[in-house]
Amino acid sequence: MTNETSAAPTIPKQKWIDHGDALELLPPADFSFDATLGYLTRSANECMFHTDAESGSLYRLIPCSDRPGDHALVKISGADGSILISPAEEGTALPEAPLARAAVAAYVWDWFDLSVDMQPFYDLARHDPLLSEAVKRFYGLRIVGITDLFEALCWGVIGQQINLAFAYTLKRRFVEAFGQSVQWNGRAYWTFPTPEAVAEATVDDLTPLQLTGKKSEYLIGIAGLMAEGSLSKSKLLQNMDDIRALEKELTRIRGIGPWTANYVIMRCLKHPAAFPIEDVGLHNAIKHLLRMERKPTIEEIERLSVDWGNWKAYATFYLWRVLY
DNA sequence: CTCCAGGGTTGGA
DNA sequence: TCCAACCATGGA
Repeated sequence: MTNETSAAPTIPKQKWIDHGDALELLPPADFSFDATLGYLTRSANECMFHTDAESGSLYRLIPCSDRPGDHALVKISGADGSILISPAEEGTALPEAPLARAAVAAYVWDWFDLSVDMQPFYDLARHDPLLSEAVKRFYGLRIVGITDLFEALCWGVIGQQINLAFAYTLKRRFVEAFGQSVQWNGRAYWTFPTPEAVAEATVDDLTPLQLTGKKSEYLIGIAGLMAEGSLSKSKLLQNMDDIRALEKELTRIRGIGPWTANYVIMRCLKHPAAFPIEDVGLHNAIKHLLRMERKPTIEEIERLSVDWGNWKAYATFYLWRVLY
């Protein structure tokens, strides 16, 4: 049985095969599972999934529907040009409901951004002084998404103005305080906290995690907006034709500035023109690649990126990968 | 001890 | 619109 679904007319179809005991995704030929796994393995303190370099596979809880607690613990591995999704525990079964299986397949498809035709990006990057080395090194890597909007927003806020190592520590404490977990094989697998759970918290609940008072307020405020329904991924996705409008809508929210807005538009909404131009990591990558004595100015980055067009998000992601 | 970190808000020119 | 001051805390 071959399943083909499409979320929007402009988005190429998802291609996957249901083998019963496993789902097999058929990504574009230039997709590299190893490059993706390499990216996902970069932080040892990541709490939302587990990578196993030895077996070349990846384990995480994946939602099967919108209902909290409805999820499957799966193993994801690369297999000769395709991606295999199977139960984490051998001998057990994937969810039976066709909708649940489709949801799992769609989640991974979106997570790895498999609908994008990368050829135009590679064509332009090959001759770009900043990008040529990065696309050679990480060929086949796509923007690894943060599918859940609340998770993307929280991760953006948490990561503001602190180093990445500490940011991962804070995220772990936040998830362990407000998320749900499943134990398997001596390890906990977590779902990201729901907006409802965080909206009920107070600043005094968050500051013991070493989140600052401001960040605690931001996280609770964002959780409230999402819990009441005034902020949702489906609503934002209706504005995909106007990235400026998206940016404006997000930056109206307390705690979300231009950097966080573009970060979320890039990692969650997957708009290809998202560009967190103020990002320190981007600055450091450019400084490194051009062997500069100082970090580039915004104006210099604007000049360097004039030809990136609708590929600014991909350019940023590949440049980050050079240093992180 | 100093400097920096995948920024944001606030208040003033 | 643009800038400085302030926020606050771990890592190197």
